[in-house]
Amino acid sequence: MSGPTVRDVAEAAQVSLATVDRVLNNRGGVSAKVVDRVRAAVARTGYVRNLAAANLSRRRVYRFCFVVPSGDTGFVALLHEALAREQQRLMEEQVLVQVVPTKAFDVEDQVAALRNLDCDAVAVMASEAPEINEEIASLHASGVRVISLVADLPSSGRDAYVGPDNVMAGRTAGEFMGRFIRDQGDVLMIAGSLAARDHSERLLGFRMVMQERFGGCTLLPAAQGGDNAGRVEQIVLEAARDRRLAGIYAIGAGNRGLVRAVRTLDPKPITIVHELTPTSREALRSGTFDLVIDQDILSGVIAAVKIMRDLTEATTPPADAGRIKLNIYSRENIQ
Amino acid sequence: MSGPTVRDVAEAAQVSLATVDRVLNNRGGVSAKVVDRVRAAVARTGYVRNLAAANLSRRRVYRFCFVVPSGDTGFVALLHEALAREQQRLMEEQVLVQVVPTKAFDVEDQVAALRNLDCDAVAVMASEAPEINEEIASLHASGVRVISLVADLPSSGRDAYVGPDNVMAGRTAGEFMGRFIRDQGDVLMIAGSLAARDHSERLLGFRMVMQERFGGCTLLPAAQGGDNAGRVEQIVLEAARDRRLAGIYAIGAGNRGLVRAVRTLDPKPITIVHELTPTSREALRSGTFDLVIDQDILSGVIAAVKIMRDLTEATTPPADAGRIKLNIYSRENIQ
DNA sequence: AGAAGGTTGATTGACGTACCTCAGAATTTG
DNA sequence: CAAATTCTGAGGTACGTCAATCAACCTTCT
Repeated sequence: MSGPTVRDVAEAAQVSLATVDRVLNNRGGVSAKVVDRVRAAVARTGYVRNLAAANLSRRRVYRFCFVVPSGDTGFVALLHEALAREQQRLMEEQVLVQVVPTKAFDVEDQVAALRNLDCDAVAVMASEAPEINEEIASLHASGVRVISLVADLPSSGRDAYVGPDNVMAGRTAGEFMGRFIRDQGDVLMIAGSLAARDHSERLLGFRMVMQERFGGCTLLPAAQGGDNAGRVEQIVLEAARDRRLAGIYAIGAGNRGLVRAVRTLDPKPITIVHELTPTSREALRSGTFDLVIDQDILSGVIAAVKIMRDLTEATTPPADAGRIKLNIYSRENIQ
Repeated sequence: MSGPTVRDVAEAAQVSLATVDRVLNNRGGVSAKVVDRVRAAVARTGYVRNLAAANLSRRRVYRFCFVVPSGDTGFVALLHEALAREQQRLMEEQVLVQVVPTKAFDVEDQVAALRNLDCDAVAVMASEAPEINEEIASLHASGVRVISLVADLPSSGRDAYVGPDNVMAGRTAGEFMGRFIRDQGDVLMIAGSLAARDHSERLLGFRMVMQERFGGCTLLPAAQGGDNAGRVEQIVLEAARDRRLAGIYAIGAGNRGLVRAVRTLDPKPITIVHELTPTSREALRSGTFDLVIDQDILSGVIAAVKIMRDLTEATTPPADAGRIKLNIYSRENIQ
């Protein structure tokens, strides 16, 4: 009841199983004429190799690494949690996932982590730095497939990017910010680091929409909070000292500091942040945050593994496979 | 190189392969003591089932039916498309999916469709009617597992519900409606049919939020458009004749009529609808609609199949397996 | 003691592919 | 035309699991 097998192809091509096998796995020793006949039969019957059976037979085990910042709070914690959950499920499919934690914003540490990896493919979440790009390039040159996760590294020569469209994420934030702010006012934007591609792209998108469609708002210069709660809190309190903030767009992490700061402000600015974490969920519920734009990192991890498998099999993954969806949460639709 | 197999477990537990198999696939007929010993051996050896081998060997074929309204536009069209796409993928997992189209809102036709189904489990999308509930109960009595899809049928005795939390969907619509409407005004709500559980629940949630938090808005009596574009258009034009509409919440289908009507209104009311279809997508992009609340029906279909498989295997599916997420789309985050 | 029922072991044949060997056929080469 | 070479067929084993059968054992109860 499930598709045609090598047997059907052999029959259709009027050759033996051995010959079909030789053609399919290009073992050579088959005349050009017969190769064509087999290829035609494959096309005609619609045969597709049963990867599961193939891997079973050859005892292939995929070995993938995730090189991601460590951290026990916020988004990275969710990422590690998602990885841990998937790890179990993936073992059933003969996929071994190794997680290599790095220090966030520490280029040297991240480069070191990328060295001496022993696996078929790597997923990297890192900021943009020439050293990292170089290391990825050399990994790639040595036959390891590399994908960038969450934040893209386009000039590294990575094979694929798995993550959201961050410009779109910023534009979306901008749209809701503009609509939620009833009158005009000052809007504060806080990124973690502008060297992180995801942050700078979000900022770009946010700025575009605010300028195009909500000209009444004034954008303050973008601040960098280093994904650090204390710094973020300080930035907000400082900005609010001599002006009324109508809105705050927090692009990176450090939301616990943001919550503390916003709770001291009256009137409360419209506050839009990224990533649905326990902190942001609670802040949404209590009305401190107005909107959370989330990337479903579990689906990101799943997509990453799928793409890494495709890449190591040398089959081109579908074009939109790496694009993960943006989820928008307000206080009414968090579960 | 790949992990331990059943053989290793058998050896570790000092039992035969047959017994390990009996425990792993809970076939019964094993004493509690031995079950424990095998379980311990599984934990000790770190055995994980090889899914590829399992699927390869399994010859059980699951036969599932989807009894859903026919239609070549709007949400139901997306549903059929999702079913068609999944059907292909599922064949590889020995799942046969049969789609039985019914006439929307035609109780007699739907009851007839439910009769004489020959399968292991059924997913039903239908309005609430005593006849349908009865038919489902009798199906259930004859050993067929039944789940309700998109719209719940709680009093039918169905085994599970797969769909969004529609009260939450309505509350979410209410929240954004309240925030988007800058001044006070009249809000029109158009359902398809209040007999459809999803519609009445959305209405309930919307009303609750508007009354609780946005008292400035006046809710007009809920209209029923029968999921029909012409009727919906007529309802809007009529309501807008002698008053200014500040907002429209369209709960069901018929969005093409809504687009036509809203384009004639000035000032344009804030318009929030359900389901991301080609029509609503285009209306979002052009600014006719302000927000679309979408249930990702493909993930719904996937969840439905998974639950049906669990049910026919007599393993209880996880509690939240049937809950499908609500996606919120504005003009900036449609791809 | 004998029957009945519950438990366990031993064994077998799929599933679809990979990979190997050996023999025989077809073709080319000297 | 015989020898060397290339091509093709037939058949086997293995991968890890599922699913089934049959035989043997152990209790327990009458």
